[in-house]
Amino acid sequence: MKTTINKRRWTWQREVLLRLLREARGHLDADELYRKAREICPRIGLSTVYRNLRLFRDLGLIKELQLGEGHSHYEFVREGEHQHFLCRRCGRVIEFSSLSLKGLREELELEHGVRVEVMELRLEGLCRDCLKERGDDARQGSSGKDR
Amino acid sequence: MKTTINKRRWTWQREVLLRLLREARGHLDADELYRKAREICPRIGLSTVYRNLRLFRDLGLIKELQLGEGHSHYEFVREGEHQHFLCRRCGRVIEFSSLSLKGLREELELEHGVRVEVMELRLEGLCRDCLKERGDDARQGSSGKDR
DNA sequence: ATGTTTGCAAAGCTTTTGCACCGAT
DNA sequence: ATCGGTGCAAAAGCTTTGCAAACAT
Repeated sequence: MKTTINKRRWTWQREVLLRLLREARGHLDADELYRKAREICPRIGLSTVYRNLRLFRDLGLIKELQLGEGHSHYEFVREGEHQHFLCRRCGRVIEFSSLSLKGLREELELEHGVRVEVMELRLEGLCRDCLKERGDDARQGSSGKDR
Repeated sequence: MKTTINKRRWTWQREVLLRLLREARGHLDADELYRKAREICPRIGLSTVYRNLRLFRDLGLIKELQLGEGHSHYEFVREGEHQHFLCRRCGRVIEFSSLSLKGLREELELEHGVRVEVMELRLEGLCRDCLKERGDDARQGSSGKDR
């Protein structure tokens, strides 16, 4: 099924990286993964992390997310597909899944004749807590967190 | 309404950049915008482009897109909100809008108590033409365009 | 034995920042 | 005359690449 799984060696660096990704409760960025991996094999290189993140992504084992911090985050792909909501104020990421999204996919495939393989919904706004905390003076403008 | 619009000077660099963004048929990246801008004012600096892209984004005049090329694309915000489908094979970007998405927004706000301010749906897959061209041997794997 | 994968260091890219000068108000 | 904006160059991230050594097969 996978076109390029042949001639691939299963090193224990890959073992470690994939395990860390699988065991992470949410998503990791390359550097977080690198630091975690170094606790297990201190001599691992950052390039190995990046090379394997790319490999895992191409194999469909992980998903690459743009959470708007200027670098990628990665997440192990599990059965239940879910999406991400990023709070602009506190930076919290809320994961959620939606049924409407599945319908949307079919709608698109029918209407535009395409095949959808990756579907990522990126949402930004204010989470429940920040909404409450801000109260009625809630304005967005450019005054929020700097980024 | 906008919190930081005061003390803001309207330079003709901003005039040019915003006009180019408005007149672009689709989305531009920083470098494309920079090159276009230099045709008009050759002494403009790349940092001016970036600074103003950020400004325009914070003002809500443009939207920043992650199309998965390792850098951002920017798009003038018009009334009809639309989303992007990226073909993995030919790199074409198809814009579409969907009604289901509006419903999804309300669903989320009710269900999770958040306020959604930005909503970006990133889709990848195969476009109609590439589907046809590939025919039945269509397999994804990691053999596609290199990136 | 073979050829893929690794670690290291260096390079590559996109984006940001410091600073003196410029220019809009 | 202010003081925000610009251009330049340099820096800062994140990510990729070249290469010789290491290792899985």
